Amino acid sequence: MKVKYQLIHKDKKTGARYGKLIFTTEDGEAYEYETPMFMPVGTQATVKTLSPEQVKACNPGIILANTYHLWLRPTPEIVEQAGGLHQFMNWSGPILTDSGGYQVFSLARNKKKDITEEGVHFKSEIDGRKLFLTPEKSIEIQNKLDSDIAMSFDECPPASADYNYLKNSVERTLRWAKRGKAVHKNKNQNLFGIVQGGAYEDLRKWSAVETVKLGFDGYAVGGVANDDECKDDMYKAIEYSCPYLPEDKVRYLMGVGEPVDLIEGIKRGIDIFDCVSPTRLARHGNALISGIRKTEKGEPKEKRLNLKNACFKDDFTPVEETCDCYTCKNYTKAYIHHLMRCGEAFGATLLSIHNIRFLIRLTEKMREAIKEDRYKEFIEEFYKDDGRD
RNA sequence: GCUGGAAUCGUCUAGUGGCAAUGACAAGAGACUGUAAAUCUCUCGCCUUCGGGCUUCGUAGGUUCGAGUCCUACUUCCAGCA
Repeated sequence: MKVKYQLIHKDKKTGARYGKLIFTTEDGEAYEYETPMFMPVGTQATVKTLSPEQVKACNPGIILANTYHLWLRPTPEIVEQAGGLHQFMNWSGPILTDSGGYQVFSLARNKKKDITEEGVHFKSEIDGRKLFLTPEKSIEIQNKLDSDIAMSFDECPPASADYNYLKNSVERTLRWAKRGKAVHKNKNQNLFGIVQGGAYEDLRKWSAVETVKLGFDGYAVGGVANDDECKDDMYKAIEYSCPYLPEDKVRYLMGVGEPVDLIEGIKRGIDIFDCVSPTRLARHGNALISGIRKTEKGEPKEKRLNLKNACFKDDFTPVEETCDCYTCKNYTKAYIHHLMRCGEAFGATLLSIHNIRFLIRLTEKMREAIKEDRYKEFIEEFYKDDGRD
């Protein structure tokens, strides 16, 4: 399915974008999804602990899967034999595959010599086998997976990387993007480019301008979800990148998805997000709830409930009274507390449903606000929300 | 009744002369951003001005500079024999 982004409305005060991603099949059938959008992550061709039906009930647009993981297991050939990723995992909606670029950061970190011009050397985490991933290989795998959106293979350096390292990294990512694009053969699949450059204005601008010159179906801002990243650097990265991206292409902020990040990203012109946080937090017993608290650094952050805490053992109210998710409509905190204490998988499922729905519901509210030119007021309300429904 | 063996933090457990004492579980809390994460970290005798102080290994004595560890008696439990 080829994708088109249609910018429908820009919030008058903030410039936040409301739009549509329109996927069109070869037969001319069109599927529309509104942006801003939050994409749940299903790295290994499954959103952890959820069935496709449960994911679908959260009303997402696109979901993610990962090239690196599916390359190792079950292999792209198996997915291809299954009839592609959609068939294989029984997901009829759009799928975006990450390129494995993030794994360059998370798996090959501190081993600079393993990142070469040609590609990246990995050691398989499964069987210790030596692996070599190149831009061409990543695209070839994604072609076989038959996702709707493939990502360019990029290097995702840590935020702590110095200017020179980042400069070289941006150059290399551009060359990799070009090489990937040259071998991209799947006519039904869209290819997105990725802007890198840390928190440096000149690098981000240069990366954005040059990536756009190569010509992609959409653009991502990458390298902002690394562990030593501070919020300011993330905001800078977006602000230094977005002005150089075309208005008529979708903008994807990679790996980011705390509620505050959605608010701030959208304000700066981002359309789509993905993040493991809602599902990971869920498996670790945490529920996202409305309301704002301050972190140790003094940064605003969403409130959460740790359902494993003893205080919930006899709390027979839902996670959030006002939430419309399956979990909140049918189960109590006491029950989820019990499941998490026992290590029952259903606890993780219930919290994953709530957390994913929480973020998607937030995007739904933001879309309405943008359409009505009251996104600025929405943000003000968001930050002063006391967390009580 | 006799002969062995055993009693250690809520539970199980390590520990054979230098020990506030091992590990697991349980419990209490925290972290988590393109998933090496249903994971990881911290606390878990009492007190603390974080230097340390105090009281602990069934009970009571004893040996020793020093005892959970060795000796004696007792209590309880387990196994085998009657």
